[in-house]
Amino acid sequence: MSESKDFLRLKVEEDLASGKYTEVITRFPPEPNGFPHIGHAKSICINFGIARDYAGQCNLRMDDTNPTTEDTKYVEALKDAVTWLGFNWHGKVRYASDYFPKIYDYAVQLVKMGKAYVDSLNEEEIREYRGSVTEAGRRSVYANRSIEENLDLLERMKKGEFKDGEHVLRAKIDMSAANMKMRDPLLYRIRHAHHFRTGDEWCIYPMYDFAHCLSDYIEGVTHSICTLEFENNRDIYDWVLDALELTPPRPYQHEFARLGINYTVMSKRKLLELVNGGYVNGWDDPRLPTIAGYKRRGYTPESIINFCEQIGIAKANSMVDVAQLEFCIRDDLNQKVPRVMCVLDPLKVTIENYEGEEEIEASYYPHDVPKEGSRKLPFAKEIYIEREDFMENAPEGYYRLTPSQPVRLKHAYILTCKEVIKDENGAIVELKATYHPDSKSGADTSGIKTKSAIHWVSAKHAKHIEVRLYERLYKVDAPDGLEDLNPDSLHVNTHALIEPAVISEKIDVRFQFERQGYFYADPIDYTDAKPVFNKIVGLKDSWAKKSEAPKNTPKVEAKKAHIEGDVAPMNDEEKARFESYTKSGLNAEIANTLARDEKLSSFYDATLLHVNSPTSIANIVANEVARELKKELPLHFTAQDVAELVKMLDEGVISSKIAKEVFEVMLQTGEKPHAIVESRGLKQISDPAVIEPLIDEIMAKNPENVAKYQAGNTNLFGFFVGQVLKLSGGKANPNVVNELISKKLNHG
RNA sequence: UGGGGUGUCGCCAAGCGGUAAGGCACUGGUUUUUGGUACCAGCAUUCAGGGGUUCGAAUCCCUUCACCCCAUCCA
Repeated sequence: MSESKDFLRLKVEEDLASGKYTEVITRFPPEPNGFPHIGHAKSICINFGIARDYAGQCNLRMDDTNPTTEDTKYVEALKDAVTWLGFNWHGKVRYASDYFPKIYDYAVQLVKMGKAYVDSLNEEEIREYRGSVTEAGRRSVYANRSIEENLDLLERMKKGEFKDGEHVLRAKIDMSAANMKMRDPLLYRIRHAHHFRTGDEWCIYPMYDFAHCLSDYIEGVTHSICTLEFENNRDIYDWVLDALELTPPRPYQHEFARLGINYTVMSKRKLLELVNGGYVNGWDDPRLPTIAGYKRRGYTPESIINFCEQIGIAKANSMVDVAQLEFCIRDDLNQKVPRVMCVLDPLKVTIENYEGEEEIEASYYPHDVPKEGSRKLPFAKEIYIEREDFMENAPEGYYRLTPSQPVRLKHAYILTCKEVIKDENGAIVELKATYHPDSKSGADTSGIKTKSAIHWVSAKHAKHIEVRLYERLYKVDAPDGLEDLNPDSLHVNTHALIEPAVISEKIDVRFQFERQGYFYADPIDYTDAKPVFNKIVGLKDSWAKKSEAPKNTPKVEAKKAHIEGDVAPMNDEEKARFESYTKSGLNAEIANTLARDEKLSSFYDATLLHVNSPTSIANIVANEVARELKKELPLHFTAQDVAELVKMLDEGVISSKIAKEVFEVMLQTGEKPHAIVESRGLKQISDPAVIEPLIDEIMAKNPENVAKYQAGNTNLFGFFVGQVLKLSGGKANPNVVNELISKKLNHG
């Protein structure tokens, strides 16, 4: 199966192919009022990705229409994010505020056209007048102001003659619109506030719904891609551009589902709360799903982009498993990063039969990573191993060091435990061990088989580092508020010991600490005196899974019982129709469908006048015609046309498959059924002598499917029927085809 | 309750009347001086439920249910 395209790309291709646009222009339009998170990364990948794929351009535009929440520091963060991800915006960074003069002119024009008015209701009244989802709103008395008065007021609003909230400019649309957004939406509000770019030049600011579509238009954007919650706003988007009667081409809005990831939050409000409340250490806290956070943690842009590609683009609200993101960063780093040894929880081991010290040449990369490079690993009498790599009473399946089980020291020798030393509390404080001189890595003649190799560092040569270990920020998969925060999301380990080359050679900033995970030299806090590493992500650990998970709570959620709701009762008229339909032999379902729909039933009645074939007509009307009627577009066919089609169907001139094809053509061209059948030679073929060779041909072409079918895969039956039908140009009588195929497949 | 959307494996997601793609997760096995990686195998007789149309339905029709968005002078 080839790669499938998402619905946005499909739409772009369609628009390019139809000539609607000659080039594609997209834009990434964030509001600079917070740090971008991985949801923005998804949007960035979509907008810049589409522009790249279709040789178009993508603009970076700050949607800075609300001076009270926006700031230039967020602009920088946004630019950083796009750049870090590896995208280049077209030309300069754009700002909606650049277009304020033009947008104001458009507002004046709308007023002149009588399509916008200055309202002087207060905020509370406006809310009240808007009505509710079930009740229509009422229009303000101020909507009757003359164009001259509106023009005057708007100009004085702009000049700053009024206080905040005294007036607003509204579109004159429909206060009883079912879409609440269309109830005379606000276009401009007065805000005597300092804007981070335009300063005090303006005291009225356009609302999102007015500024956004116009900004898109001004930039020549073709596809204005946003998230699902703006679906209702699309009507305003279209209204504004239509009302202004702008010269084409104009942009169209398309919506996709925003990204959700479990165990974290993505809303700006909640992120801001975490940062401002000190629950995390700034916007770039590695536990945050912000781009800055991932960057600080050590994620690569490649891994984030790959993640965005993997999760796809669709319209279903979804919550992606963090495991998918973790897979992406592991997958990326596995091929790139040097392996080194670091002991996080040291247990001292004294090798009693080793004296002096030596340096072991050790490759930075495992055999399956095609990269070159090695470092010198000091080895001596005293080493540290990971505390959890030794067990005095090990369970079945434990591969590491025990009093009776030797283990290989990675890159070095095999070690056998001789004595366990404990403190007064019984805690293990040290191991006495011996090494096998003839077991050196690469030159092992000892013949000893070990079950695993563990990491270690030389006590004398190891360096102290700080390691910051991160757990998920929230303890529940769908966190709501601060109460869901994981209190143990950050562990600072200051007693970790690392092999010296990492500090002295610094061949990279990201490493795999063998058997533990991927780590990143913190770009801010790392100093030579005090090296600091962030844990990016752990390695997969199938041993931990096996040993620690003693049957996770099965939590087999019983499937919720499906409750069948009541069907709306029929009124008397519908009941009468239903009765008469069932009496004439229609099945209850079809009779029900027709009876409940005035338009359908009258179409059915009209068709019946031309040909007396109730069942066939009813089926085609209740199914095919119903679909067309739903579209609320003018019909290109009449009851008589349908009657003609039914007659051919009843007489066996055409099969039901052909009937659908003919109906399709009727829809498109308005041709008469007979003419369609004649001109395309669609008469059904029922002669076995004609059909049989077709079947033979298909069977000969697909021997493995024949074998599979005969081995029991009866699903394949449909495949053969489909192929034969296709080969016959859709004309073979399906009943005959079925019969013949069945005979050949089962007895041939 | 009006309007707008969405329901395909544990999580994403293709599919557009003719063999239910793919990724993550999971489960076995092989390789391995990382319990990593890589490789092999397994993992939806069924597409939210119920009907209908059709030789054939995840796809078309009817209907029910569930979830999300909309009543900021936010975006």
